[in-house]
Amino acid sequence: MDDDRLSEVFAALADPIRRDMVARLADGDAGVSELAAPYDVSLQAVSKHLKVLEEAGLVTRRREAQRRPVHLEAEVFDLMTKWIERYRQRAEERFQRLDAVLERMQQAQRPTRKEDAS
Amino acid sequence: MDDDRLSEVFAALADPIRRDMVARLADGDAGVSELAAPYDVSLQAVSKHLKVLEEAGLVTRRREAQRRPVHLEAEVFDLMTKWIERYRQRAEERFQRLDAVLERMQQAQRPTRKEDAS
DNA sequence: GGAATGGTCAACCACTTGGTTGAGAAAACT
DNA sequence: AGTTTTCTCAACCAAGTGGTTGACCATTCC
Repeated sequence: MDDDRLSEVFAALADPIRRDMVARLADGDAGVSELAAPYDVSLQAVSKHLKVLEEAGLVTRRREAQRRPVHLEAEVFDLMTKWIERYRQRAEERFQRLDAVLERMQQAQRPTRKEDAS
Repeated sequence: MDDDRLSEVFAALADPIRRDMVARLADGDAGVSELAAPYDVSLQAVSKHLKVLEEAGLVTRRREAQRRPVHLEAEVFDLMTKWIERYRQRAEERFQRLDAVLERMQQAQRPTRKEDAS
């Protein structure tokens, strides 16, 4: 499947700085030094982070005079959401089946008890 | 915020083996060697992977005779989903506002377009 | 053309990661 | 008490990650 891509995306978002950059890019495109400003690291480090995000498909970069504005690509988020939702739902279904079983067990037990202490 | 936790969770899911284990655990709890079976790595390696998942809060382990069944904790998924949805939505809203602006620009331009030729 | 602005490339370094093997702990089964 | 089953801990290793500094490229401004 798109297993590699998914690995790259998760890995990219595992870093707090990269996650924060994504968060800020959700409000609009930004240049590299603009993005770098809040963090206490070199511009080169930020450039590397952006490369990681780009290779994961989370952002794209264009040229605009000397600047290289960074743009967030929201579609990749869907890949994650799909993966997550798939397994969350399965886990929850299972949980609810278990819940139902427990409830049935309780109901089966209730008659044998005189007074339920709830 | 729960920034560290989020970093751990994303990092945990950045590995294909760990992601596959989570996928399988969505269908029900499993022991370590049972989980290890499909992969071409040592049992110890799998044990390490499970430690990573556990520290990220994605799974819990209990004792059951010699076995240590692993259980998927679905709640942590919500943390990710929330983060993702937050920024995806913001990015999409922005996209739609931009779309609206472009449309307005086009409409504003149409009447003046009599002798354009520039 | 030369300087200023904005960013990347390359080499290096400390630390982490995912894997290995070997030893050993914990519970159940004779 | 000894063996088997199931799993973890410890030490080690190669490769990867996030950071640094220094050199350099591309574009605009004077």
